[in-house]
Amino acid sequence: MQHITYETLNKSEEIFRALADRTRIRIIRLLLHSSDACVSELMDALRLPQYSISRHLSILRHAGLVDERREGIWKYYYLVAKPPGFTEHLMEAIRSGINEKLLETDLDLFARRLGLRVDGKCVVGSEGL
Amino acid sequence: MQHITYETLNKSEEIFRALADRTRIRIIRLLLHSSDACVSELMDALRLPQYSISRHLSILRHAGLVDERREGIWKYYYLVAKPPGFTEHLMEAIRSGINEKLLETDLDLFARRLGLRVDGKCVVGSEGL
DNA sequence: ATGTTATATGCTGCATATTGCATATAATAA
DNA sequence: TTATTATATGCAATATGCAGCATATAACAT
Repeated sequence: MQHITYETLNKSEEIFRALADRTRIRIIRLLLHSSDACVSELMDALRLPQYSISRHLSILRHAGLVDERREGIWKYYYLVAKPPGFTEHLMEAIRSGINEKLLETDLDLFARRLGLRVDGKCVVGSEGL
Repeated sequence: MQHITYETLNKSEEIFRALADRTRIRIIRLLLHSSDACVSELMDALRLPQYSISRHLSILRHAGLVDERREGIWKYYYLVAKPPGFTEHLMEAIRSGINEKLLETDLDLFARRLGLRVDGKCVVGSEGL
């Protein structure tokens, strides 16, 4: 993905390509469990470097699956709310996806990391949980 | 895809990768409209060379999305029936996918090509409709 | 056996995707 | 201003995916 210099990559095709990566699926699964998450929180939950999280979020954003909101120094990413249809079915698929222990660990770490919020806001950078 | 020398490509990941290609989505959309199709029929509907159709079918088969049945010289490919869940949601997504004129043309040619069957069986090779 | 038809696959080259490192940007605070 | 923290991105190296051509396999017919 990254930069879509592809010919005429239509929307659904771009979305399928955005989903064809384990890290991005892991990110989406986390976002399905929280109203939002900032980059540091995803770093801790997935144990991946900052540039990796940022890059994958950028791809998901270009595909229209997530959006962002800046709050001071932090950026919160969240799943774009869609009317029932194409994207909703995909999210349903991911929700009912085959369970992996990797993803279970992700959710555990994510929950712990979200526990560090104060008043629902992210207040610390990556802790390397 | 092709040869899965990937690390540990789990099932859902392999499926998402299988869907990250326009030709394979086109094939699935056709199969959603017919109980089966042989390679020649897909060649005519999608106007693609035989090796391309065979390759993509092979990838879909490894992902567990389609299966095949040989009848004499022909091989019939069909969507694997799944219990409601992951794959079913994906098929729903593809069904409700954004319409493209390309896909409309596919369906027209596919219908014409299926019209050449005799007793529900494929009896001619690629006609280049 | 040979020939014909339908389908599969090995190989190469090209296009694209992902990673890792380093650096850049943006917002805040002193 | 500078410093600090959070996030983004340019670049090069590597990995992966796909198209095209040629060839192989499989089933059937003669």
